[in-house]
Amino acid sequence: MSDVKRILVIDDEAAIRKFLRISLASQNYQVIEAESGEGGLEQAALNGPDLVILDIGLPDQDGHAVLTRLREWSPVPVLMLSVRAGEGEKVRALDAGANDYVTKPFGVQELLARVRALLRASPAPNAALSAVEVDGLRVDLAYRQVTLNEMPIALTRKEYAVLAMLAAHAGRLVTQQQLLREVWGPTHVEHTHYLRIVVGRLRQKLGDDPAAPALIMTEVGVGYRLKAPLA
Amino acid sequence: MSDVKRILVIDDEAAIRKFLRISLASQNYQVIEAESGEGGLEQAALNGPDLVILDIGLPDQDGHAVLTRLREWSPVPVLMLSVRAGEGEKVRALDAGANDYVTKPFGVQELLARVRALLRASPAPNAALSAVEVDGLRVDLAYRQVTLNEMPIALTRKEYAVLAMLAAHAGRLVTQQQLLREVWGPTHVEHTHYLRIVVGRLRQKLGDDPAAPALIMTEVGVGYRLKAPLA
DNA sequence: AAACGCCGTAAAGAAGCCGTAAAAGCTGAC
DNA sequence: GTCAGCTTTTACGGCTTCTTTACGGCGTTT
Repeated sequence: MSDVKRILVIDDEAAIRKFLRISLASQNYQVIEAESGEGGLEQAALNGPDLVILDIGLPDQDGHAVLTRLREWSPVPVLMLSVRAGEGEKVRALDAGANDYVTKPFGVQELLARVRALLRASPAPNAALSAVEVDGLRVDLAYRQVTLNEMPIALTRKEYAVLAMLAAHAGRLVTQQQLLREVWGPTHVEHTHYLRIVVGRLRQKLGDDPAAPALIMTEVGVGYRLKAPLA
Repeated sequence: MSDVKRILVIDDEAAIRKFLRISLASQNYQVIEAESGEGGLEQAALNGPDLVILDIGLPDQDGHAVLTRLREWSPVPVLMLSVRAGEGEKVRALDAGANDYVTKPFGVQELLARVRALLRASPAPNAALSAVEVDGLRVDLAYRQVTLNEMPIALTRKEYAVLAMLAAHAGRLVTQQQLLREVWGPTHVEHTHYLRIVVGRLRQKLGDDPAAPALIMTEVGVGYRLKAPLA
């Protein structure tokens, strides 16, 4: 779940690509490039970018065609780029599914601001599973709230972090290293005692019998596993 | 759930309003009008439009101020309108939360196309609540007013900003970082003391017992959470 | 059987965090 | 320019959480 945004630039002119690459990279975006419509569609499919900047004039096919084909399967925001300023042109592009339209020459600052606006408007594409429910236990990742039979359970930071990680991979095994790296940081990967203490308290708070755990199962020498939800 | 989109036009010039009204109505949009910033915010709160067209130059207050206040509680797409074409101006507006920016004079067709693009991009428009009510506490985001059992409560700017953010995410946990970044700016993310002081005063003014808070719950080391409304 | 590795529990000390109060600094209104 | 109100700074007591340390049980290995 990285929060660095990926932007796909589709343009045949190397100068423009370089210009955009430098401008965007300076804002900590990860830039993917393509110099043809076909290549652009391929990159879009492969990389799943958060935003596409698409030039109208392309050697192999018209930018409109690329946009149309992209829109057949992807809702990713698209910013169109063009030298032509004709109004009909803009209308065509916007109605074909573009989210914004900028005519060259344009100011860098404005372009970057429009990029920010488009990224802001598009919600997280990865609508991760926001709540997990097993038996009476409910882990609500969006609300950061844990309830047991509708009763809220108070958890400390580490307790919640561990439980949330187990819940995010409910049913699957999570290794001690994964848990320690995620919750305590990469420098504490060997302190497996911490884990035992936190898991102990979790089981206590969740009413889980350590001798025969029904919720948090321990895989000796490897890690822990939260009971799988009923699918 | 009617599928005719409501568009709110905020502009003081009657000529422009008429022009927009006719243009938009011809496309089967329902047009709501306001000629001042205050009136616009009120209409936005009352009608929950699907799109807002906002002129920068308004008699009572700057368009930026209106946008900022609107963005405190509503994610509705906003198209800014202006005679000024300065790039800095556009950047400011877009970064303040505008989704598009068109400079007068503009072509109708292009404007309509941009309207279509904005409406298309936002599938779930009315996720905005202009007011939140929990127990006796009522936070009116649109009017910037807080009442406790019908009695108005006087809050300072920071106090209101913090409470508004909690109310906008009522029931969900808001981290200290989110609050600090939003209210004090990105440079003060570490000054968690500020938060404690403001929250302390809020609880005092709202009659919330800090030892056993019923309204503003603290999640130690993480953030705060306003009690969830009864759904 | 003894030794070892791993797990779980308990308790105490350390560290960090929360809430309050009050003083100092700043800002906008008049 | 003054003043009031708001914000930031500073200081401190109390509490929660985390870390450390110690110990006993269970299963496997030697």
